[in-house]
Amino acid sequence: MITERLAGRAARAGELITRRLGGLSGLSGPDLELIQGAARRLESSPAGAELPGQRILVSGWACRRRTLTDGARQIFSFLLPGDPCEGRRRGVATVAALTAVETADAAGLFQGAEDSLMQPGLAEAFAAIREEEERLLLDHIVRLGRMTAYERMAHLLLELRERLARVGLADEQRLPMPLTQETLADALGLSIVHVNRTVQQLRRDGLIELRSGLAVLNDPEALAELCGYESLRAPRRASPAAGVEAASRAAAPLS
Amino acid sequence: MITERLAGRAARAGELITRRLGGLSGLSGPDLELIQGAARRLESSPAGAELPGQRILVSGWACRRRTLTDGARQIFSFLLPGDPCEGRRRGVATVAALTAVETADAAGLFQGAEDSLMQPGLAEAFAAIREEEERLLLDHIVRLGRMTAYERMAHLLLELRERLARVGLADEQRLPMPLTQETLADALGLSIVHVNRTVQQLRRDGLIELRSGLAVLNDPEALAELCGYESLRAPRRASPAAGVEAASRAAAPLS
DNA sequence: CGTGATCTTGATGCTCATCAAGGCTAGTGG
DNA sequence: CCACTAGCCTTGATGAGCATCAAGATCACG
Repeated sequence: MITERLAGRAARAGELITRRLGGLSGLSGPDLELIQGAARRLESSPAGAELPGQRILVSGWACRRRTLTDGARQIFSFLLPGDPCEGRRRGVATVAALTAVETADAAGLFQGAEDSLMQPGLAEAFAAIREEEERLLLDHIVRLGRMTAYERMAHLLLELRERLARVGLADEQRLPMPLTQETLADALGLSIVHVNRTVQQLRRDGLIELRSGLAVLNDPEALAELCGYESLRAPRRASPAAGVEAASRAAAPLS
Repeated sequence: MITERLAGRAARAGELITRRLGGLSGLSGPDLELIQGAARRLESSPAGAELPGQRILVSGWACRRRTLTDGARQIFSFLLPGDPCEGRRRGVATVAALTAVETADAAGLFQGAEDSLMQPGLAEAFAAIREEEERLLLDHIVRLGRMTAYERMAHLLLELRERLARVGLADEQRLPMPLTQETLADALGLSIVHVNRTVQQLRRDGLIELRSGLAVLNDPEALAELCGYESLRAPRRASPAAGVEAASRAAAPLS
């Protein structure tokens, strides 16, 4: 009974990791075996726990964040099922579970990815993940630096929906939403009160619904339009204006 | 005459790169030869030019930034002499010169760094640079998410001073400051006008002087205190409060 | 000496933080 | 079964921080 449940969990974990990594590159037989090995070594952590490194999240949500000296917190990124979570240097960022989570021991996978000759598929997948992690950090900087609260919230919801959909955890409009408004505030650089008001404005505008644990994006395209959201998949084109400007500046006299 | 000046520039470029990379790991003879090779292949770009990838900046300032559809710009990071600048995917970030710059062809260095057995020193140095780049992005997120304009400005000036001092371009209090207030605004997520008022407030408070091309931090410690600046070198300790909180949350009942 | 880039200043109002309080829900213990 | 509690969401009032608009000053440079 218990073993059966364990086996079921491992199978689901393996599927999830395969979906995440396989979406980025072709995986070989040995790659899949490494994944199955990781999926058999699961560990659970309660909400609030600090997560160890060298693991892959297979269920639940986590985040990377920093706590400032005055007690304020800033969340750098959300970690979703399928994402690797490396424990970072203390003081730079800590990885914390936001819900109860399960993680798989990914030491073997990380090691395999080091060897791009033996495990080219794994190496490529993790390289793509690294690159995307940086992309997400840059997107977050744009959210904080150049968007209003309303835009930030729309942009974050669209990002989370897209990332969750990739591993089969969201559809075109609906996504699980286990985050408290306090957590959203810590991520978006806002106060709790203002997050609440922003969410309600989005609700009143008919753009989202947000009930216990579930978010519904009623009109994803309108949301994307209002905040300038760009899909993670489709590479963005340079805007013509930016190209012209760069050219004219490049033609400026040398110093 | 001309060759002599070129040789002098190459020598200074080699010294700069050596100082930057050597500060992070021990460099071997072959490492140094690769550096000298890069320093001989210099290229100049005017302010405003978009920079090619696979290069190392040896003089002048650049930045990584994105231009939004409404024309607003967000600067992600400043690139200073000694920093590698990789051309990124269009739309995610572009690398642009903020002053006239010189770059060295670092293809050989990057390639050497790939081989951690043959060139352990180089590999270690570039790994450290990557890690620090991420640290700087996280610091930038904290600036934008949780600091006032006054704090952001102080924090950025302290960061720039420290990075420049490392390659011999700043002392304890003084650093070159070629950035316009518009550029500072694009980095700090503020309007030009507010950057101006913030700078003046810092001046009136006796904390900084800012004349054409030079910034003086009259009291770096007071600046660091007011914005919670943490040196890039000294690893930060976790605050005791954060530890206690994590422990108590971890002890919460399982879901 | 004119021209464009940069810096500066004032006036006005929106965005968002803060303070304070009340409501809702789920879990807890009497 | 019903207070009781704790966490989370919600609402109102007030003000600080910052954006925006508009205009002038200063500087660098051809």
